[in-house]
Amino acid sequence: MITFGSIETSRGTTPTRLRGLPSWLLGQAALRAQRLGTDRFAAADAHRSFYAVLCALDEYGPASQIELGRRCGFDRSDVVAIVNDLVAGKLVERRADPSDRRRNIITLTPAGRRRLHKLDRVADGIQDELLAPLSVRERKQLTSLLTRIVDSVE
Amino acid sequence: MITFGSIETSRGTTPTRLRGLPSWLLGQAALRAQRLGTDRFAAADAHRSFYAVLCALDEYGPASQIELGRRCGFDRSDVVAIVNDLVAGKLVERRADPSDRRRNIITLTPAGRRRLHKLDRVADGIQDELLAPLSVRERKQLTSLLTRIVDSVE
DNA sequence: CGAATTTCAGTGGAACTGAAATTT
DNA sequence: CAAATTTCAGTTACACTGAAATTC
Repeated sequence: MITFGSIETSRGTTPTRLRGLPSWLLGQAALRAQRLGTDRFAAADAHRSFYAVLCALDEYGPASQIELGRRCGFDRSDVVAIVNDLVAGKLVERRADPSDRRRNIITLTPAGRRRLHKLDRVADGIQDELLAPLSVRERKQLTSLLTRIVDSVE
Repeated sequence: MITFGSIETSRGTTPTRLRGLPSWLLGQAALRAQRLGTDRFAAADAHRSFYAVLCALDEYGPASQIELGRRCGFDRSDVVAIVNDLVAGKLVERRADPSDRRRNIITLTPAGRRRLHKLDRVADGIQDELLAPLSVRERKQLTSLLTRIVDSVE
């Protein structure tokens, strides 16, 4: 329990009402995860969004941009920029779908697949640091609880 | 309707590698919490940041802006704008600290305290909807796990 | 025709930076 | 003098919107 009222430290004492709010805790934890991810992927000359799109292509094969957006949770218009970057790095190819020329077909290149395998390790490192205070069992619990929240929306 | 490749469902199937990443799950769950919070507080003519600052003032009494920022996790420069809004709504008062005129002292008004009590209920409603898929016991587990992650950073 | 896809230009909220002004 | 606080102006990453162009 917490003793307040007696000694007022001028340090950052977060209000207990905020600290008890899962919505607030989620925001704080996600902020930490985001900063970690941004830094680690940048150090690997990549980006969090690159990893998401490369994963989608690797797991489900060539896809249109709008499909990539649905799978990764990105807006259609942000996918344009992400794919532009991936094409510039020769990690994917963008070509018109011959059977429906409204669409582009985005394909993982061999270099893209190799890059993805390196980024898998970067992603693992991020989880390790993020979840350092938790046991393996607790990490699984957290993953399960978060999955249920995320799935409840769709 | 598309018949693409072989077994391809055109549905938004999130890559399993992403779905297994706590960092990704945290981002998705926090996004949902943020949208819920923004909407609910807006419907109460308020803002998430208002609630945080009012909580800090209620729990720890009058404080300088930089203290409010430390306690709520806001940048010093964002606190300026938040306090501007709260002053305009007569929920707090801003006056110079007579003992150190570099500082402002921000004080909760009676109207601010009444408003805070209404916002407490808004915050509770947000948690109820966010955590709807979880049992009471699971909500406590989640809160505990997130707290340990958040505390591990400071 | 309406609907789907890509693309661009731009908006809005949030975290953050740099620097000036004031005061200790 | 250096350091702390407030304030403003601006930046960046990110989710998102609106509309044009193309194609089905």
